[in-house]
Amino acid sequence: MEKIKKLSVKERVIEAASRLFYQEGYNQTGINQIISEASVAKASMYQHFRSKEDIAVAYLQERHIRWMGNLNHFVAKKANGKDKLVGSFDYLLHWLEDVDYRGCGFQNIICDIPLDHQKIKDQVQLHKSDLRDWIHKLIKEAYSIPEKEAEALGDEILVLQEGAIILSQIQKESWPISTAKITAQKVLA
Amino acid sequence: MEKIKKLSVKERVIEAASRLFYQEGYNQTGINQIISEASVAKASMYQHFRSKEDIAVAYLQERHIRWMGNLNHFVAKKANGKDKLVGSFDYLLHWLEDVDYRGCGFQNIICDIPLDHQKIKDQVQLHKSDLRDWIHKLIKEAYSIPEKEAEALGDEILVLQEGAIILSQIQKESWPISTAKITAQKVLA
Amino acid sequence: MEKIKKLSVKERVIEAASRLFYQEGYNQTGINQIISEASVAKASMYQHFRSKEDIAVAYLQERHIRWMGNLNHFVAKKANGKDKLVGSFDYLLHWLEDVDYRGCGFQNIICDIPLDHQKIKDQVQLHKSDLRDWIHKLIKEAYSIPEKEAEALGDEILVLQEGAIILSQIQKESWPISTAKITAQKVLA
Amino acid sequence: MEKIKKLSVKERVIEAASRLFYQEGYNQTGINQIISEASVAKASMYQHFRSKEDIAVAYLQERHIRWMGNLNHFVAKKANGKDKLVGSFDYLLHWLEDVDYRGCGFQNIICDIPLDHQKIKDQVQLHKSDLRDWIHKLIKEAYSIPEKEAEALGDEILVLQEGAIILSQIQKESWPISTAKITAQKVLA
DNA sequence: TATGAATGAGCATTCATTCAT
DNA sequence: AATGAATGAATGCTCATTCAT
Repeated sequence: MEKIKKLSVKERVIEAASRLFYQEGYNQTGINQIISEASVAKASMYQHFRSKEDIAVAYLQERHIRWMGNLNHFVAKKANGKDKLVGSFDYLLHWLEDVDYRGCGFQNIICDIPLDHQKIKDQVQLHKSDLRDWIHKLIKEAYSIPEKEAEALGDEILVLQEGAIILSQIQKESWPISTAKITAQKVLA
Repeated sequence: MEKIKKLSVKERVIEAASRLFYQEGYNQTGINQIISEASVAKASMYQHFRSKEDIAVAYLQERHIRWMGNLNHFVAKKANGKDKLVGSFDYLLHWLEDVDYRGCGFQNIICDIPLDHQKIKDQVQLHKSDLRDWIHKLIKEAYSIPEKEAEALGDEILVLQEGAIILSQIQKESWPISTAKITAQKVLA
Repeated sequence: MEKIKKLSVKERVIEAASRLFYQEGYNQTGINQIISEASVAKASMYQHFRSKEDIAVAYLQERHIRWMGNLNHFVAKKANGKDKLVGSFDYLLHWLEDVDYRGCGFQNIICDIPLDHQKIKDQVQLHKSDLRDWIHKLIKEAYSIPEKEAEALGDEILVLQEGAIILSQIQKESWPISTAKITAQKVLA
Repeated sequence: MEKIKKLSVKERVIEAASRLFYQEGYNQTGINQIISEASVAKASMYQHFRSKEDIAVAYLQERHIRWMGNLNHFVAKKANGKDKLVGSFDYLLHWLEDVDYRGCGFQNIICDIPLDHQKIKDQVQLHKSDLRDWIHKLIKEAYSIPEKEAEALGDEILVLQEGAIILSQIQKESWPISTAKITAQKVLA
């Protein structure tokens, strides 16, 4: 007999907020929408989260785990670090085809938040740093070059990924990702 | 004797809104802030702009002209198309050092606006399209390659620029731009 | 050769305001709508009318003339006073079928205006008084009864007309007018 | 010891709005006036009412109950249906003498509301339909005539009431009601 | 722990009117 | 006589947050 676990208030809030923050935007999403979709009383929510910003932080933490997991899973079958890195652009293309694609949730949220929302900014930086480390690690595994060089090479890949995502979101087309993949192949050659 | 031209309501509103929308963000900026900084009565403002969205459109139009102008001016002394393109990354570095640097105003505004603000989305797309055309034109001048190839090459440069900007904004560091410049030099070689 | 007389500012304002005040209501109609539809500059309009209330007064004056004229014309062919009075309910039925029918413009405007708009109230009272006089006159012509009795009888007709109009407007049906006509026939018998 | 029940936000809002909507008019009454007189915070009010229109609907519902109750109470002592119907005009006369008399709140509100305020229009129609049913019922009790005839007769009474109310409001005199009563007595004879 | 009710500050927008030319 | 530009006050409504139970 399978146990049906009822989601906790915290989980339901994060789930609803994740969907809304990503799909509609942080500023476009009101607290009332979140509690309504989460079926949670307002004061209950505020017992688990000090503020809207804190909900966003939880959303970003959860999204980070999930996104990195998806990426890893997508390139898992690739033979080596180089193929994994090239494959990461295929992952972006795959992701782009989601009906719910709205670009990078981390990029999006940082573009228009109150100046003092430092916790959100930190979370976004953390995500990009982790992604950067992930890239660096793969480069180091695949290339027998000095660490500094490897990291510089990895940074190129990261910049290409970021540019591909933001531009595909703006133009609502996929060519920026294909283009970035080509450049990545050149520099990884 | 020089004539001091008093700025019109429209000009003052655009000036104030430009500063605020860019520095603080579209959602963080209220109409009251704009009219207060522009020293304009609310109804006067609404005689010139139908809505907040329309002010943003005017801001983006003006910013587009200015930004492209600055870019052109910055790389004007460069001898050829290739140097101008590489120089465009130096322009980004130069721009980054502005005390007021907050990344790309066009990227920023598109990340969190109401779903129905199509005029703003159009303006952002227009800006990136114009920048893309600018790059394509330089490539075609500098390289004797088929048009298709030239445009594909130019797209690589555009993606690098976008990635450099968004990542430098997130990490509040300049290395993404230096990195993008290096990649650009590789693909333009 | 026919002379084309260009309408004056005053005439155009009254024409536009008449349409708008009657169709949409006094409060639902803004000064900007009026000047826009009249193709008149705002300050030009204010040179002819001190205030919105004054435009309404002009509208009511013009409407009074026109409405009484239409009523008179409609019952003109009737042989005698009694038939004219009964015919006045047929006029209401005819009027009700106008695509633009919105009830009595005089009743409507008095129901929701600022408490101090006395000039409008006066104009409405004047209209109903004139209509009352019109009815009284017909009764006196048709019935050889003392003046007091004639006027009392006429007042019954007026009350029936007013009730027929307001109720047909509320219920968006014509039966209140037919009903009022039946009562009128009874009391005029 | 009697318990003093503090009025709820909803009750205070309806109370204030009822006074203001009826006395000053729907358009003349602002949300700020309502919350000020109700001593309620704006957001508290909007937690109970979606919109100004919804407040008006609540006001009309409450007024309907009260008005019909008063009417019923006023004519309760009358021996039969006919006397009750004639007595309803005495009720109008009695009501007219209120210091706060401003005519029929239902007629008034329908004369100048935004075109899309359907809920208000529905409420007004409902009130008049209920009043019509009330009259029909009394007629059927008092007269041994076919149902159709009874209803037609009742409609005559309703038209007379409506005309009496609107005309007394316009002319600020009581004769329209006395006149309507006379006509009613004729048709009910 | 959970919650329904309440809130002050702010939102974008529209109003009828007046000023300067 | 005509007008484009400007305005203060008010509009209806929403925000994230806190209180009282």
